[in-house]
Amino acid sequence: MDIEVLRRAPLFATLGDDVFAALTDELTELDLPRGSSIFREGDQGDQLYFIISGKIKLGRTAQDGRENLLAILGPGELFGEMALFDPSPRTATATAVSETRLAGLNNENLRTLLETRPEVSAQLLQALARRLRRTNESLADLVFSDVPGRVAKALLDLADRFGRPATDGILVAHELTQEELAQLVGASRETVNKALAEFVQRGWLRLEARAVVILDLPRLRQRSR
Amino acid sequence: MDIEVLRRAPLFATLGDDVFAALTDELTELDLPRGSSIFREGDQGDQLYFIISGKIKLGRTAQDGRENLLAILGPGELFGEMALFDPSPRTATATAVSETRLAGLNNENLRTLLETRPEVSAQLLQALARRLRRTNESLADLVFSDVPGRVAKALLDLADRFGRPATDGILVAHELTQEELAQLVGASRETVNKALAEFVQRGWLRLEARAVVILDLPRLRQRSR
DNA sequence: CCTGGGCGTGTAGCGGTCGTCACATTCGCT
DNA sequence: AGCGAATGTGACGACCGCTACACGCCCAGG
Repeated sequence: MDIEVLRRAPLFATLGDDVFAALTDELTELDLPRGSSIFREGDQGDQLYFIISGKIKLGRTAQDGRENLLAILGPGELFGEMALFDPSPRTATATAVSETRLAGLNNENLRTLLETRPEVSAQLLQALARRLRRTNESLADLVFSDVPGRVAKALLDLADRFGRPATDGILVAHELTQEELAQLVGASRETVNKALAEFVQRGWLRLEARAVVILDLPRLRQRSR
Repeated sequence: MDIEVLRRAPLFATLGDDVFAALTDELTELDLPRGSSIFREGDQGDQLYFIISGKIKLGRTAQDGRENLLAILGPGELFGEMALFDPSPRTATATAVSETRLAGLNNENLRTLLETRPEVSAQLLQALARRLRRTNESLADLVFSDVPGRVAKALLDLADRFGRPATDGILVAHELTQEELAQLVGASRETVNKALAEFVQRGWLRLEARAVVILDLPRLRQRSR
């Protein structure tokens, strides 16, 4: 298992090498192809997951079948923790957006870690607080911004987390279909497509297969406010 | 200070009487009239607050001055904790919706409590997880429900938490103006007013000053789905 | 006491944004 | 080469924000 990513994850960074080594023995490795899901809404869950490589999406399904995405998570991030602290069924479905490698930690092992290592709870509290902040941010965006604004914001966020410099801009290999991007910003696929087309037409973006290249970062930032 | 509410709060329920007594010495009491704010967006904060009595609203202001509310919190609930775990300025403004009594706990005292009492971190993690769940729920509502649906949901939620049985229904003394209710559901005051008027006209509600009486709970539930 | 002004509430019309439907086109994989 | 999925684009209509205004209530101050 490639433990480098985990070693650097904030949750474990403070642990001594011995404790960390013991912990990695408790982790379950998991490999997933694109599209397969780790857990679904309503499942009983007792595992928390770390992303070693790849990306996963957390989504919810309304009773009429429409979906919306809560977050896209990448390497070093964790998910599935809520079912542990607040025992009730999972409220979201986790699905691999690309080929993904995960490490799972079960409730029991986490509890003993938390009891012996107060700094780990502090890190978990911080991780949850950060997620709550992000979610509150999305909430405000839904109320205040129009669809193009939210698309711009989403692209900038994805660029921050997954972007790599390219010859003529920032390559954001988000690996999402426009349908998924639409679910992420809470809009229809068609409206998102039109927003993207407008950005391209203005020379702010170039579209590639499941990726975009940001050509004019400042203008895109401007549009996202 | 009326410590009964605090004693029963999940965060402290597991503590021994001696530890709890020592803790209450560290708490700062705070009384606020309607409309005054405890902290504002951008402030540096190192306090966490418990509501002893009254209600507070957590809100954000967009750069153009428009506001939206993240939550209405009542007795026994806590807020302001995010700035402690994830050190950065406050991202919301906390304002008293009615006359309110608070107990404040500062960062330092909380840290020592967390280190000596692992079960307190567990409770805090649970509280945060619950809040995150609620926020995710609101996010989905914004995407999937129309304004009347969100108003119905908000009223039902307020009824759950603050409702008291009355002769002809459930009295929900939410103490919010329609403007505040609108900010809570992410809509304009006018649209919320029309939604309320429609509910009244159908015989599901009766309006009172800063309160509603729910007359037909099942129908309102139906409308909120 | 009664009067004016501010605040909260009720309601209507206008226009813009965006969801839905419908269809063409292109991409990517077998 | 061919088929399904993903993307591009237009038309239409609904929802809802915005503007505008009227009304009732409470309280301060003449």
